[in-house]
Amino acid sequence: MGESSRRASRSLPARIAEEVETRISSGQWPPGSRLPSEPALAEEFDVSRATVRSALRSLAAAGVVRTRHGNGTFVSEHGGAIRASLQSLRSTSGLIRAQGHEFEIVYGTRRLRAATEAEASHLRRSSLPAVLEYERAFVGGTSALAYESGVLAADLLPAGTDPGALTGSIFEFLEPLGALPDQSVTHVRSTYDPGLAWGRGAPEVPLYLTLEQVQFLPDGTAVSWSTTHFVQDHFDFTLIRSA
Amino acid sequence: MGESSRRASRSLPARIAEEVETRISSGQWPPGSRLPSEPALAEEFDVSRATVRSALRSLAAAGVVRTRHGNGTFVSEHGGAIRASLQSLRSTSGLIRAQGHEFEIVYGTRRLRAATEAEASHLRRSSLPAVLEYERAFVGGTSALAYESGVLAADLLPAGTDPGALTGSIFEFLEPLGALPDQSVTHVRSTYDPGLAWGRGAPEVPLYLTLEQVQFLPDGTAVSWSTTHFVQDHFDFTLIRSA
DNA sequence: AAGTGGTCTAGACCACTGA
DNA sequence: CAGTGGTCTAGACCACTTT
Repeated sequence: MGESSRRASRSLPARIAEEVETRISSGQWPPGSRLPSEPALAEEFDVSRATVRSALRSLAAAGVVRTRHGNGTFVSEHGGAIRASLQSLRSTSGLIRAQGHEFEIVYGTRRLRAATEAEASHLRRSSLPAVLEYERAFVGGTSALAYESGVLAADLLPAGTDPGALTGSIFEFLEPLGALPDQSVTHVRSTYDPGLAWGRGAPEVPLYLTLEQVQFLPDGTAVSWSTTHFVQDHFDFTLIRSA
Repeated sequence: MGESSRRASRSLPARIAEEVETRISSGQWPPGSRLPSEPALAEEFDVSRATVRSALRSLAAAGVVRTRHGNGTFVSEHGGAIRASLQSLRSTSGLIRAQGHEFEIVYGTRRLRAATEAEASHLRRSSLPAVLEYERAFVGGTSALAYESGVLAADLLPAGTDPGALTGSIFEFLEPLGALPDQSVTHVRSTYDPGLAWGRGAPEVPLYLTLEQVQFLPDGTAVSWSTTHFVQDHFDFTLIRSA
């Protein structure tokens, strides 16, 4: 039961999923083992079975557990490589960090300029006066990890924004503006281009996994259009599919 | 088994999602428009609101619709490119067909042989006597679309299976054996290899998007380990992310 | 204030698995 | 057979957006 009003910023299923995941990664519930039944979990966490099922559903979609009808819910044998799943793609910085890389962001171009028609179209604007164009490299140690170029819709930025204020992650740049994307559409392809690298640490083989991404605000406005080239062999991107 | 109605095998939410999608693609509910409210849909389809929400949740995950708290549910502006989403990845044949290609499957190698240690490991077997190894190309018109090589765990095949019986899609090969996978783990990378193509229609530029995939049965058994190289520029793979 | 989607509950019944 | 997950309902209340 709800008891009194406890401020719960995150949802009940999310918190239960986290607790289950903690027990799994702590080794309390090792890979291959069977979880307590749904009614048992519901009783332990003092929630309804529907809430437990919602938590387990998200864990199954993430590949952490596996349910078998009439049999039980089991910890996946391959929970390790799941962290950097493409499905959980948010920011480029987050994606690279999830792969276990230490890195530094080096910016090239940063400037406000008029938008092209292609940019207005990708950003779903009938008319768009300006964009903030940027170019940056993610460098880990002495070798480049990824190159990214993109544009931010300038109509979402306060008038007189200094492009030079874009120094770290774009996430951190947008957050104080209340312009955090919550949805994205990504196209995946491969790229082989010796002319793409710049700055220090260019890869020996110019082979990349390329993600082209448009990000959207909760109200459906497009925020950014970016293309990120991930240097091959530095990343292992995973996709999980459950029927 | 066989009772009165074995017909309604698909779930209520799945059928409602399909009906909603039909109305969207028919133009009855055009991109950007607002759907009827959840209570209204629940009444029309004569189901509970929870069932409607389940249907809308799957459509939102697929990028077909977009929900806005306190405002409504809207048809996405980018519903077109969603069909061949990587999230709905099932069979290679299905994935290529979803991209709108006509193709023919040309088999190279097909044989039963002892499994290597790496294969047993990828197929999660402590011991595995044999695998069915295959190699095939997907050819559309005069140009190759994709190359795939892989192994099927032979312990799932009837004794004395003829490897030559593998002619079309692997899906169709496995289905009568009751060995249809319902989960997969996929690794995504890019490949540049002039020596990879074979047969007719080899691409001019040997650049591929590569999906390495392990597929699992509902009971958790691994069925196959395969690597598919999709010729760049013939495919547009999409990923949708919703917070 | 009214209407929307978001969350959660309690319970019913079905379908499958394994002993 | 008992126990498991799978499906669905009816309803309550919350949080958000628009009028």
